[in-house]
Amino acid sequence: MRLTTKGRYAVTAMLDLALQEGKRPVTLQDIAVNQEISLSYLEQLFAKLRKAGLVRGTRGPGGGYRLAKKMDSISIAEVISAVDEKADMTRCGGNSDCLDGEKCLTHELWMELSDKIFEFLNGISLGELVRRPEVIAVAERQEAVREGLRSGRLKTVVVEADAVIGTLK
Amino acid sequence: MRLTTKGRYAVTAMLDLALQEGKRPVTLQDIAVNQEISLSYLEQLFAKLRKAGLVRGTRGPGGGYRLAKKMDSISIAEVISAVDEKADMTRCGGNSDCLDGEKCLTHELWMELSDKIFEFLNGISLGELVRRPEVIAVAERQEAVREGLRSGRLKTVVVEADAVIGTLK
DNA sequence: ATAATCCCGACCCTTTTACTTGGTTTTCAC
DNA sequence: GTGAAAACCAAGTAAAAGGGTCGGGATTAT
Repeated sequence: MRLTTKGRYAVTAMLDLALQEGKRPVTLQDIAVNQEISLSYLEQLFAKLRKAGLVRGTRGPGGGYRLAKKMDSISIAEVISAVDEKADMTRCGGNSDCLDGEKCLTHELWMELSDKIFEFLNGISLGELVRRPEVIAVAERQEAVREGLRSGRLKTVVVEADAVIGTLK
Repeated sequence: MRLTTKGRYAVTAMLDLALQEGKRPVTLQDIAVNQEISLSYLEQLFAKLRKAGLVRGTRGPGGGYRLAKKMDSISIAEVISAVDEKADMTRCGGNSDCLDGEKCLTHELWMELSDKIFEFLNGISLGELVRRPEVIAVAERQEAVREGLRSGRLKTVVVEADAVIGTLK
């Protein structure tokens, strides 16, 4: 289980999805703005999440992404390993031939730690996070921003800013 | 607490030192061969370990490195944070302004995880590792190789091989 | 004096991250 | 059936980090 910002981005985005469950599908554009992640990077992450069977996308206007499973049966560990192709970690890659086909000195230590991390992340579901007070608080702040965007004014500003940036290049 | 192979290399090397406590100082060359880590890379790691007050080096022939503290009072967490300049982790860098000066959605989750990892690694000392049966077993295998090297024959081969490699470049 | 050893700084190659660009479908709304 | 909103897709890319190499000192036991 590798721990990178990539995995964190994925978990944040998935949590965003979980928070909007029941409403209309969430667009990546929406997530990009709210969580401050680049749109195309999100697309790449979601391609992996889709292949892992964690989300379902629907195209066309009014489309977006939805969770493909119940949020209570999606663990954080699942999300992270969906996007983090856990490339060997260069030595001690899970198995046991880290030094000349033998175990290295600290092999057991890292395996133990790795297990602990997995246990922790596997024991927490998106559903559980959605019900946490501090998550709810942050979500409410963001919802306000989202409303603002939908009501038009801010979105216009963003679009205009994009246009200006375009002319500068 | 970042987890990389760098930290693992450092822990392995420190454990090697701990296993040789009481004998003469351990040379980096020795560790490089036994743990299969490049010598110059080890030098860089040990520069940091020395600055952190974890090891003491003595120069000249017969020199090498020794632990600067009792092995029971050196935790794995200490070793890792000595070599891993924990550069901000790009967002959620320990503090709390990961999104526009506010906490991001998953802030608490990562902090919690980070704490758990630290607790685990801080609760294990080099001394404790040295007394673990599986570590002792691996150490004995390596000690045999070391003896072989000191007895001359293998070392000669290594030195000759190095020379040959040198001419090839 | 010589050789073993630590010490130090600069450079370098590869991989990954995070992102950009520039498309192509699919599907809804008119 | 046209237009636009969205998912999808492939390629390239700049910057950072990981994991080294290289070449030289400075110290000190023998």
